[in-house]
Amino acid sequence: MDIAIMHERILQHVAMHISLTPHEKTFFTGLLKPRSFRRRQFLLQAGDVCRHESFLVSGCMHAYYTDRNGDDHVLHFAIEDWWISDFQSFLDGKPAQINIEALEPTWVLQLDHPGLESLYREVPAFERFFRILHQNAYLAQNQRILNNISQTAPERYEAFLERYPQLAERVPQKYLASYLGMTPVFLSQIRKKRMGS
Amino acid sequence: MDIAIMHERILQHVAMHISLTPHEKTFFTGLLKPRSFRRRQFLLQAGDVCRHESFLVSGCMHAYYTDRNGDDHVLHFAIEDWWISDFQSFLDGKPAQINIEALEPTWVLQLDHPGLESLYREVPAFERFFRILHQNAYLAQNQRILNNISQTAPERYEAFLERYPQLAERVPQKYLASYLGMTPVFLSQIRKKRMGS
DNA sequence: CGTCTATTTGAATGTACTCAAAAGCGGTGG
DNA sequence: CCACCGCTTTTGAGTACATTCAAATAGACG
Repeated sequence: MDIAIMHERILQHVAMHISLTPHEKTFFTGLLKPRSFRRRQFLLQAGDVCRHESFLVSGCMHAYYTDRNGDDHVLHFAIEDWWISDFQSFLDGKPAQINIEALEPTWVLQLDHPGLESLYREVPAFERFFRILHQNAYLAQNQRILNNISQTAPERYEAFLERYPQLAERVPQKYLASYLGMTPVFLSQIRKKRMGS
Repeated sequence: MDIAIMHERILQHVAMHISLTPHEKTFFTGLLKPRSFRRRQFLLQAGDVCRHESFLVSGCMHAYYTDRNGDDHVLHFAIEDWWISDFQSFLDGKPAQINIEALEPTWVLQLDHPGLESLYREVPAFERFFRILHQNAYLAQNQRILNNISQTAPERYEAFLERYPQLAERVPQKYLASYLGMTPVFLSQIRKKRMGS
């Protein structure tokens, strides 16, 4: 994939929140490393340290936790123009608790911790940029928690369809079920009934 | 309550993350307004705009959402040294969706939006301070979502006891049940069985 | 095309909720 | 300080929601 196109894409994304001079743009993109993943390839495995914040230029990934019983639980999805990482691990350098795995062939641009710090130093506007990103993530989390504690499984599915219609068509159903906190079997039944009405 | 003691308390809290000069401390505390709440008094009601970030010096509050059926769902608790607000409403000035209500007689220090902005201008270290606060909130949310989708009701209760032992003894059980996404009746049954083992 | 994985279907089970009523606890006023 | 009132917690029974297990069908990738 053309690196210039990838840079163009992330710059458009950044421009939604802050304005940059040409020199700042060059400095920023200079810190990014492109990387591609095959389907099923891990961007991060539990136990390793998460060294990057990764911006998806194309493709789709999911982050999930494997519990002591060996059951997986999907915490997040990411598609084009989303960032993904184990934020905890990235911040404190401790081993990651989650896995991040490609669901499709995926291209990302990666920013490591030293890169992020020099970015804050050289282009302080990025402090604002990432604060906004984290704020939005926090607000979305709040909504998701509210849905989890106040809605039934069919309601959670409807809410997801409404909020992320693209994703619902794109990710395998069993991962979506896991994200919504129900079994794939039950999600299948919900969808069946939904058609009937 | 003595205002000097309240200021002392919040300064200790701030000092856990950033260092301030005496002048910066004075500037900061000058922006804060003390306020007290009786049991059951609202700090914020759904429909009003949330004008403050509120730091609890003493007491206990909870934030909850009332759905179309009239059922309440507890999103957060706050005790001494915690902040509480409807962050969404505070940021964009839109009507709050949640209520915040005192569970005990409570003293808070309040920082409004203009105050926060002048604080960022005069004492940039507070950008770092609030970013850390929001990061921690985000990470805690992640953990809570994981618990919600991967654990049974008894497991969620155990996890809460482990993480917030003080809170479990302090807040009425029905609010705790709501926070954990279960009915008060069922939480009562869980506690009964727990004693048996 | 063949293999592997995901989805659907059905039946039995278990988890958590609703409804109703009694017991317990705390705050308030006499 | 005690008694009452209102709200919270407990208890029990019946019901609904969601899961597990097993097997058949459908889809996707190499």
